[in-house]
Amino acid sequence: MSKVSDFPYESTLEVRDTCMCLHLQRAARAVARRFDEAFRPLGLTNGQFSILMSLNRPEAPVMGDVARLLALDRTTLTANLKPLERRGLVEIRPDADDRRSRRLKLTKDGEQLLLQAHPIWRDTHADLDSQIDDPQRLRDDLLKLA
Amino acid sequence: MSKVSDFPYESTLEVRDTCMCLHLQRAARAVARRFDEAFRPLGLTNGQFSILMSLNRPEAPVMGDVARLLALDRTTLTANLKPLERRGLVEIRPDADDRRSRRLKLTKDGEQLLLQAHPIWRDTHADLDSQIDDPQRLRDDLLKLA
DNA sequence: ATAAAATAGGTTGATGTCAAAGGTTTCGGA
DNA sequence: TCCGAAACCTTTGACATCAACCTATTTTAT
Repeated sequence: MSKVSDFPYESTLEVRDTCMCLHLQRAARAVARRFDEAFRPLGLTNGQFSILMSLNRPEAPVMGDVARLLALDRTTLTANLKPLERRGLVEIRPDADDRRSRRLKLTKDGEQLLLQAHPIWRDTHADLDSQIDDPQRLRDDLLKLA
Repeated sequence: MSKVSDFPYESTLEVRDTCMCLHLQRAARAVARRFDEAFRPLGLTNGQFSILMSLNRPEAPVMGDVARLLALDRTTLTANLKPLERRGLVEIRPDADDRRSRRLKLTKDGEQLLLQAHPIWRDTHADLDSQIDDPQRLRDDLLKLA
């Protein structure tokens, strides 16, 4: 009688097969690797690409805007910007009106890199989309969770 | 004539609205935060929960098995096991037959923690599932991408 | 039998992720 | 006016993620 209550294997199988968090993490990791590989010639990761892309607006956004758009912690964004700033792809400067805020501005170099990255994104993304019956439906579901 | 080719804003909007990678990362981050918060009283993250759960099998798996199941890099799994081993939730020992392989065994403490974690998972997951029209369809899509 | 290839895993270095705690600036109500 | 709450951001510490490079063991082809 040495056994204390075992955790049932059936529950493990239930979690393994139905856990939305696990399914999301797996898919997110796998897709991230595909984009990371595609962008590697440019020295960009998928996350860096998303950040740079989000900065290409008529008006340079502030950090909170970008963090919300990417569903990213503000402190994570602060960290992620460091390599981009170091490479001269992004400029960070205090907002003129609200000195708490910092404007994130894509540099000319950053813009040129986006120009190179876009066709890579288009091709990789087309491959991916073709694997899914209804990509827009999937995106809608993902939006509901974010 | 100082302007070099701008990267068009329309392309940015296209990427922002359709990029499956971005949608996945956003949803994965948001859902991960929800589970992290729910598991916090147990000192577990969503990823640690997934690893522990994947070890609850009749036969203790080896690292490669688990890495493939979680769509996780082998070296990432090595790193993730360290805190779990330190807490005495997992035991790592060389396989008897193949000395390259290492068996990952859930300890009694690990099993007890799973016992506590499961109802938290069930409740959090039920909340999540109720936000989606057809959770199984979403899981199927995510499986195709992983 | 043995050398080459394949398999299993670890180490290092760079980056990504977030909570907790803290600073500065702005805003809104008394 | 002014003071407390809210907003914006940073730093720190812990963990997560992967590529590149490495060792050890097993398998395979000759």
